[in-house]
Amino acid sequence: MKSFRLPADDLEYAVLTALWEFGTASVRELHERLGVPQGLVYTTIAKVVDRLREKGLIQRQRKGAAFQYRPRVARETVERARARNALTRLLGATPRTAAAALVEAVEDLDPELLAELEQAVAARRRAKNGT
Amino acid sequence: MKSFRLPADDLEYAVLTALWEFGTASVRELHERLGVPQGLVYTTIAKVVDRLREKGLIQRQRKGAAFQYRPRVARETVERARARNALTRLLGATPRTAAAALVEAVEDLDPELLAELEQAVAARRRAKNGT
DNA sequence: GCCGGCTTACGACGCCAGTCGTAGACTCGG
DNA sequence: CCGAGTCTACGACTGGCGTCGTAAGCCGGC
Repeated sequence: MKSFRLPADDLEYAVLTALWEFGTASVRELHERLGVPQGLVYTTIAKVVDRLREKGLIQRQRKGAAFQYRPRVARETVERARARNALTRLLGATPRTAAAALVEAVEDLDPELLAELEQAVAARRRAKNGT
Repeated sequence: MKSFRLPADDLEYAVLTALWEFGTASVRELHERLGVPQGLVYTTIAKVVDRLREKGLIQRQRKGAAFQYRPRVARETVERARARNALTRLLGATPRTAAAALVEAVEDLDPELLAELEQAVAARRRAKNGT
């Protein structure tokens, strides 16, 4: 698996996410979707898209006047890396303590997620103990 | 609760963590603990300590030739904020999908943590369902 | 009281992401 | 084929953090 710089921050990641959803999109479309609502100028999005491309996270292809962009990496791959990364930083110093903070945060942000988390954990444990 | 800039990155956070452990420490001690092992110069740590102080995360008091630093915020407070922050970014775009990635990452990084996570989740749910 | 040495203060640089502005490149319609 | 308009390329600035180096400050010992 080729390594890739993982998207460090929000806007970049948002753009990438939008691309995963669109499958394929032009800067214009991405701007409509993300820039406009946030009051960001067209070129701002263009720049981000550009950097994303520099990082090899997306590719493009000319389509008439503009380019059509599409992801080069699977969403799962990046998400996994992001989760791992975030977690590493979180747990780095205080594994135990952090677990509590984590769960607390989960509940706080999205109570429903707690159930899913529980299920995911259970499933994982089952698979592990399994056969 | 007073708001405070939360420590964005690793070194700063490491220093803060060390302070939580030491309770009180001089730049020298922090450097011995964190700088030396990582090959960081004394002033690097000093600078970080300084910025931490600018942010109001730690306070100091003269003690002989040097200053003695100590945290101004509870570890739990900061950890909670960090977890929340990390989680927000993670979940922002893809709540569901991210949960899976999260659990996966947990298991991957520290299998034992999975059990704790499960317990924490269970405890949380119990508390919620009440009595 | 004075000096040496340890501390701190602070400025500087690299790097990355966010955010724009501008100028040059290219496409498409007439 | 040419002009208008869109798109991209790129440079610039800001702010935060990591990382040093240097200069200035202060304390304690002699």
